[in-house]
This record gives sequence, C-alpha cells and structure tokens, in this order.
Amino acid sequence: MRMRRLFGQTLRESPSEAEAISHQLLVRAGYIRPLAAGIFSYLPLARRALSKLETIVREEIEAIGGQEVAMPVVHPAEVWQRTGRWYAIGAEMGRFTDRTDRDLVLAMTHEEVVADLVRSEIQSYRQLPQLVYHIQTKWRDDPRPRAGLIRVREFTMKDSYSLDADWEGLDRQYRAHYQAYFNIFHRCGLDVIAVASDTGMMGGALAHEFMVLAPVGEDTLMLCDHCGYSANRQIAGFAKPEAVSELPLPVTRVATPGAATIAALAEFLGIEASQTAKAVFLVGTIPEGEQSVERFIFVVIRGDMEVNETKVANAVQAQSLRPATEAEIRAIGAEPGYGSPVGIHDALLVVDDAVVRSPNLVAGANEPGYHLRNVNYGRDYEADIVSDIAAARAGDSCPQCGAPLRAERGVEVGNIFKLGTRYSEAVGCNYVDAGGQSHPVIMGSYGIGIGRTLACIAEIHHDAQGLVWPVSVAPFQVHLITLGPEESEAAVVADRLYAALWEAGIEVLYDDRDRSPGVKFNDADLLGMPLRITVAQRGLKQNSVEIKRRDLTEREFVPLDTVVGFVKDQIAILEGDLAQRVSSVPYRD
RNA sequence: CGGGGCGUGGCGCAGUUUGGUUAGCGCGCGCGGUUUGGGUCCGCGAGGUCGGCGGUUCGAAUCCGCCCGCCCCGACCA
Repeated sequence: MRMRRLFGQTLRESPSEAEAISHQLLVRAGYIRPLAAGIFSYLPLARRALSKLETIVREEIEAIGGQEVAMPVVHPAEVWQRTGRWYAIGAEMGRFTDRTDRDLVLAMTHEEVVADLVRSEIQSYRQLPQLVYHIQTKWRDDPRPRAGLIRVREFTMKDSYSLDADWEGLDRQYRAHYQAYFNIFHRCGLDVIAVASDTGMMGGALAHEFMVLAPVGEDTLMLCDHCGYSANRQIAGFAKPEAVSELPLPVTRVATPGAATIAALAEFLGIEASQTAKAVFLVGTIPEGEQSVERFIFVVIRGDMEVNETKVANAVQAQSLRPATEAEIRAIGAEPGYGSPVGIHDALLVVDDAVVRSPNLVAGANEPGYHLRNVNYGRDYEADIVSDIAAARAGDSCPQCGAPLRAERGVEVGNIFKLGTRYSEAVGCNYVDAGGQSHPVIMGSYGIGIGRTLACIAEIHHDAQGLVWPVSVAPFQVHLITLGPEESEAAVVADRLYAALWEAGIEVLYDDRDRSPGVKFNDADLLGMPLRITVAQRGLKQNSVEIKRRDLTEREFVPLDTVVGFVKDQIAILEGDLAQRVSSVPYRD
C-alpha cells in the first residue's frame, strides 16, 4: 500500500476525549474513528489488523471442529420471548419495529438463534456433536461505553456454540475451547489468565473469563500467587477468619447513641468489628414466570466483611438489586443504622455463612440508639438463605491454600459458558437418542471480543512513540520509507524494492509521500509495523538499506540484493517468537 | 440513572468571568519556493450557522432557560 493513497491520516495530537492509551494511539495513528458513543468506524489499517486477528480465531476454532456460519443481526422478538430474555433484559437490548409493527431485536448474542437453527437441523444423536461459530456484529446499548474499543456498544464478536448429546461431550468441547482460547491470545501476543466467573445473563452451570491484566480493565480479579487460584471478584471466595468459639450468652439490650456505623459501634463498645453483625438492606427484582416481583432482601454479614452484591443476587436469583429506601427499611420493622435480623418481617433474610459460625455478635436493636449484644444465629433468628455473600479483598486468604490473595484489574477478552439445556429446552431443540428417546441438546457458548482484543494488544504493545504490533496482527509486516526528493535515487530504489517485496509475498506499507524524514520516521513509529526499511542516500552509498525492528533499538544496513531474504528471515523470527508463546495450559475449574 | 468536566474550521486550543468592529492561534489542508536521517523553513491561500432551539439586549461565542452530544468517576456490564 502506498501511503499517499492510504485512506485515513495520522494526527499529531490525539483527540481530547481519548484517555486510554490504546484509544489515543488507535485514533492518532489513523486506525479508528468515532461516530458516536461506543460506535466506531474502522479504517483500512484497523480492518487489516482485525482480519488477521479473525484469521487466527478461525484457524483455532476450526482446529477444534468449528464450522463457520453467519447468523442474522436482526431477530424477531419471538425467539427472545421464548427464552424469557426479552423480558429479563432491560434497556441494554436494542428493540425496534418493522413497517408492520412487528417487534425486532438487534442481536446481543446468538444463543436463541442457534437454538432455533438447531431445532430444524438436528434431530438425531448421530448428528452430534457439533460446533458452529460465526464472527458477527452485536449491539448492546451499554449505559457507559468507555476507553475506546475496550467497551463499546456496537462490536464484533466471535461466538461459537457447541451442541452435544451428553454432558461429557459438553465438557470435552468446553475444555477444547479453553485451550484454543489460550492459543488464540498467545498467537496475538497477549498473556491472558482464565478466571472462574459469574454466569450473569447467560445462565448456565460454569463459566470462565479470559482476562488480559491491564490497569484499564474494569473487572477486578482475585489471584493467588501460591496455588494459582484465580476468580473474578464478583464470585471469588476466600477463607474467612474463624470467630472465637464461645457458649451463647443471653441477649442484652445496650444503649449505643450515635453508633450507626460498624466502626463507631466497635469503638463505642470496645470490641472488634468481627464481633458485630452488619445489616445491609437491598431490594431485589426476582423473576416469577413471565413477571418479576420486588422483594426486600435483608442481608446479614459480619462487621469485618463487605457484601458482594453479585453473590447476593445469585443466592436469591435476582435479576437486579438496588439499595432499599429508608421508608422500605422501616416498613419491614428495621431501623437504618441499627438494623437487626431479630424481629423483622416481610423480608428475604440472607445470612453470610461466617455469621452463622460466629457466636455472641452485636447486632442492631431495630430502634435508634440501641444494639443487642450476644445475638446468635439459630437461637435468635433463622435465615431464608445461608450462603457465602462476602466480597473477597486483597490480603484475604485464598480459599484453596490460605495464602494471601492479590487483586488485579483485567479486561475480559473472551469467555466460555457451559449453558446446558437452558436454551434448547426453552426453544424446544431436541434430539433422539439411540433408544428413540427425545432429549434437549446440551449447549455451550464461547465468545471472543474481536475489537476489544485488538485494543488490548495495543494497550500492551506500545511505547512512547506509538504502536508496536506483534507480527501476527500487524496490518503490514513492513513499513518502507524513502528519504529524499521524488525522482531521487532513493525513490527509484524504494519503488523497486516495494515491488520486489510484494512479489515475494511480503505485506508492505510504503511511505512514498513527499514529506520530511522526521514526519516519516514518526509516522512509522506511530503506526507500529514490525519492520522498518529506510531507503536513503546514506545506505545507498554502500548499496544497502537500513532495516530496524520496531521493538528493538538496533538498526542494520543490509545489502540491497539480500533484502528480500533478510526480511523473510526477520518475519520468520518474529513469528517464531510468537509461536513459542503458544503452549498447553492445564485446565482448572 | 447519580456526580463531575467539556462542546469555537479535520485535530489541539485561546476568547466566555466583565456582552461591543470583519472570531483568533498552532497543527493539518491547497499553491509556490526551500529542505531531505527524526514532526524543515519562507510566502500566499481556502476552510467556522462558536452543539441546537428559544429568550434578554440597540448588540450574544459571551447573559438566562430548555434540549442534544461527548468524556471521566460511580451504578451497570456476556
């Protein structure tokens, strides 16, 4: 590609709205342009990089048996109504109507459509297992797009769907994806970790997220350096410090004026926070058939811990949670700041397992300025649900080995879900087994955010001058620049070299513009192609050109007649380095 | 949705507090010249309903009201 013909230009300064480094660089270097919040156009440079990324994805998914399909972006509402998600998902879903007023949905994901497709195509166990995938545009009307391509509303996703007759088959396909995903990300030059994750709106039994560790990430991961435990903070467990064992003492009422927080209470009574029970008041939206109802959720956790709302939502099967209002709190017989599980009514009582094991806690008295000493679970109150609902924090003990956990930020670039039969049952996609019995197909779903992955690569692979693409996803392998006026010897030689390199199958971006050397060098650094060839008088005196790797500082003069071979060797070296990153990763739940 | 910031040629900004000729600057863009190993230098030039609507005023980029958009933090998030 000749740069004077390239569509899109570089910017000397990045637009003020860009904050994330990948966002700044991709915009400055002329890869992407914003159209609206969370909606981008991809210019030729980005499109080429994305194509390479998609090729890697296709190779790895087809290597585990995937067959590419293409499913629609616009879906009739009925398929989403059948699985209930039309009702369960709120404003995030793009809805509109056609000219005859039929409800339509903009694809957020394709479980429904796959299930519908499978219903017509799969009848027998003989047709299973299957793995279909596509790379498709999705729309999620995210309330807050951010950080350029990291979190957008319109995005491209690879999603594959496994179809099996038995759970062992699902397990095989799940594990195959687990390894394939590592292969994909390693080939792109990304280190990722797989963490156990919440299943969220997808539902299902088990899920992993593939995370790139980066400060720009919006997920918090809890990691154990000792045993390798890793989980999204939303579901991370931890070994809770045990309470002292004591015989239950009689409940006594104690005046605690002004002690409306755990810290104030502990100080006032001269006790540890772990000897208190904290009440947290939430209202959950809980589905009941096609309707959903609001229920008051009274959460009790030990004073030294914090509530993890994802865990609470999962424990009570809530679609969403919100803080309760003061009026709602009083309506169930509790008192803000002095709440107690003793004596409340019309609330779903959820108690953390550590509270159950902790005797003689100080809880509120449900009246202002008073607490109760020696409140004991089982004797003084009983929960509707006892569960782990505490948030893991950095420094907490690993649930597997007890070593301290570390917290890190991460970007979710991929995820894998064991869906089971949720969608196949809802849509009625069944197969007949060898004995003639009908069963729902067992499904898995597996996503990779293509644009987000590209942004993560940029986030990791850059320096002060610009992007530094891994050769596997670089839009071009070589950035050829020529210094000196048009019609000069350098220009003539560069023209010839450009043709020779393409002839040899090497992808070259050729800066043939009539610009000063500084501009060309700076743009080459900004655009980030792995190899730079400079044709100028300085080298031509020895009949050679300068070649430099973008990721190294050394430059080398290479005789003109050996340039093509030299470049091929360099590309092979770069590709080899990436290939070395690919390794088999032990599976862990 | 809550909190904060911003909206002036393609990009980055000044001007708004205290209303007053033709709204400036840098980059970029076009033309001519110059230079050719790290964003050369000189000259000429094109390009803006100052986010939108309404109001106040003799007069609005500037003051007031409503609306829209973009960014950041939080809520949210496969």
